[in-house]
Amino acid sequence: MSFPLNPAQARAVEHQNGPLLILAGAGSGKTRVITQRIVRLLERGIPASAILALTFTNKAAGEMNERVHTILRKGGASPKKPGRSLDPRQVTITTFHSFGLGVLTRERTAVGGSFTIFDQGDALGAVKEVLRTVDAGKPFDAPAILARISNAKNAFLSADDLPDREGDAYDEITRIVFPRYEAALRGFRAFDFDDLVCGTAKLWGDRPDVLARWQQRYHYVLVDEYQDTNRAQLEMLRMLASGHKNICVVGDDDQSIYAWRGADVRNILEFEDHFPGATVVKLEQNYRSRAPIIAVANAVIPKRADSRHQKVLFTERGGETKVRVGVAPTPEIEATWVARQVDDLVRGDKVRPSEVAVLYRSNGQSTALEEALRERGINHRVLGGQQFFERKEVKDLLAYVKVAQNPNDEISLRRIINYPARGIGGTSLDKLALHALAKGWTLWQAVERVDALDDVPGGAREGCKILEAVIEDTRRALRATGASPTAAVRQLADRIGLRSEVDASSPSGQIAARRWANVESLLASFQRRESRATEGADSDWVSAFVHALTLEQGKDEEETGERVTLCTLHGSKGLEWDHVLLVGCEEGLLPHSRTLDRKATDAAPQDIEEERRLFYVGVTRAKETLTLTRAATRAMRGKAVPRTPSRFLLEIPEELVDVVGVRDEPARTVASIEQGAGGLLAALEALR
DNA sequence: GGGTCTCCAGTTTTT
DNA sequence: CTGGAGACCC
Repeated sequence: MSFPLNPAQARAVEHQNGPLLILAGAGSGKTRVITQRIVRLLERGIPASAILALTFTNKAAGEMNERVHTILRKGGASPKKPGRSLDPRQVTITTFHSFGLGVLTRERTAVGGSFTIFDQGDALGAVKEVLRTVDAGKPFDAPAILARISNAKNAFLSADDLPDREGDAYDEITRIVFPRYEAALRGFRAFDFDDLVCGTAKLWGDRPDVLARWQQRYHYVLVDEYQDTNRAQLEMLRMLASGHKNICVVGDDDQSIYAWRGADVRNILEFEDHFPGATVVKLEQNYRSRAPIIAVANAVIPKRADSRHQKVLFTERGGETKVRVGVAPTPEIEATWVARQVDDLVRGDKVRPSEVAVLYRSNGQSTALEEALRERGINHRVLGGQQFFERKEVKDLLAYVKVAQNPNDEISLRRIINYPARGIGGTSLDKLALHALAKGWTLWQAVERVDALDDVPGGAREGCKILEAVIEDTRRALRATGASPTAAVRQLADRIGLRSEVDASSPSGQIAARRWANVESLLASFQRRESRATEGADSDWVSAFVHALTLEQGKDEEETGERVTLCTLHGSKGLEWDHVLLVGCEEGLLPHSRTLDRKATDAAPQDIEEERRLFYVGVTRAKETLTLTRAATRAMRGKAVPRTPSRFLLEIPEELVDVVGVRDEPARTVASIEQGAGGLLAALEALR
């Protein structure tokens, strides 16, 4: 990647002051431009501490950090006198949420003191808690309500601004639950993930003096994946940049695939209205993909400019290998065929497995693929998925720490109040909660004062005493000067018998061992953090550390060894591979039926366009070859149902693709299956 | 308080 | 066909 910057890239890098919108097509060197821009600012003498770069994921932030430091290490760019302010480590490159957390932590006196962070599970617990106090009339799906609450917060709306569609039961219940949920979180002294962003925006909006501090700190703001920002993030950025106006955003509206979780593509479409006088740079040269892949990508994205920034990707990377399209009788055969294709690529070290990916729309599709790859003995890893359960033991232990630090955190308290079982069952818990409500106590106060509650049974009473002692001792041990917090947490784990709890809850010793290893690795990271802590200076690193752990859900996925990647289309954004196979190109899957079903009611055309962009994202992940497959039938609720090809597949001009035959390819048969035999028939089948 | 049974739904997900 | 949630029973 030591090519010189192309003219557009150079313009983006050299632009110094005023708003800048970089429209970065897929594979156009976006990350390179953003990192070079940071380096260029440093070269010009901008203090590192005045630069803020915001991303969405920890991974993206980590990579950007890495790349900035690599460039600076290689010299050339490094300033002559690396004074403190020019030390590149002073550049803030972080996620929106982690930045918001930093602001709220530093300004905690303005937001009512220290607090706990609720992850999605905690937030869901809070919604369920609120639902219990509401006479809903019928059972409601708590995650659906939480999703609406989250969307409202992301859109920077209050309860009064919520949609109130006639006859929509969820609109109605959300209007009731939302304010109560907010009140509950305030009572728990907790912020959910959304609060980290919109709470920061609200704080800045309410307190010009606080905002001024942050405006003075950061003079240059950069934002990655701008098409994924939501309204609350826009408000935050607007306020931060309202003085110096040095805001540079990078994104691609054609890759906007997160509207369903609050991203507002209007942010990137209307950037020039939000930040008047903006300079716009388009990066349209693709350095990633061969020409036939770019041709397909351009065929998939409509040329209309009315609802998007007009961009047309081009490449100088030629290539003859057309994009392949295939149809299999069933998803299982599709999977075995895909496994065979992957095998052909990686066998004999022609292609490294890490340069191959199989992409799909929904997680459920991974099972057939995993099985087929396993049968062929192909090393693979599944990105994303649900590693939720494996971390339960970690969350349980952390919940104790959280309660020790913030006894108001009722959701964590409920999580551990009877874990391990100590005689405080549902009935007793209800009694405690009821007393708390009647007397205006917190649930924790009810536990502490259980002696004053005569209708709580003796067993539960004992349990409360035990829990109180554990929490009190932990709190004391964590706060003791000179003592080791890590030792305190380890002692806590011993005392509650977490090891035997983990052993008992796992059917196999192997699983138990892995779960315990999770606990050990938590303790190990505590230890690492502790040895970094300097005397006195940051004696309260524990709560900051627990916050950080909450924001790093499932970070522990190791990138060990050479493996083929399986992941969803959403999960593939920002990644690239030499060889990409995209399976399940069917109506109902891509676009997804849940999107199609909404046609009658909501804003359906936009939803389908988002599915189109999802397809586009998948296509543009490929560098060398791309294969698109679908199944002709699929088992739905046990029955085989005929499937029609994805509309996006049908929109690709026939001359841009090679139709290939897809056959059942059992791994055991060392088959000499002639490719393309019967190709004519398959050709007709595949496109129609 | 914990285990079993039945019924219903079945996208995408980071923080 | 599966898995999760809630009801129900011991």
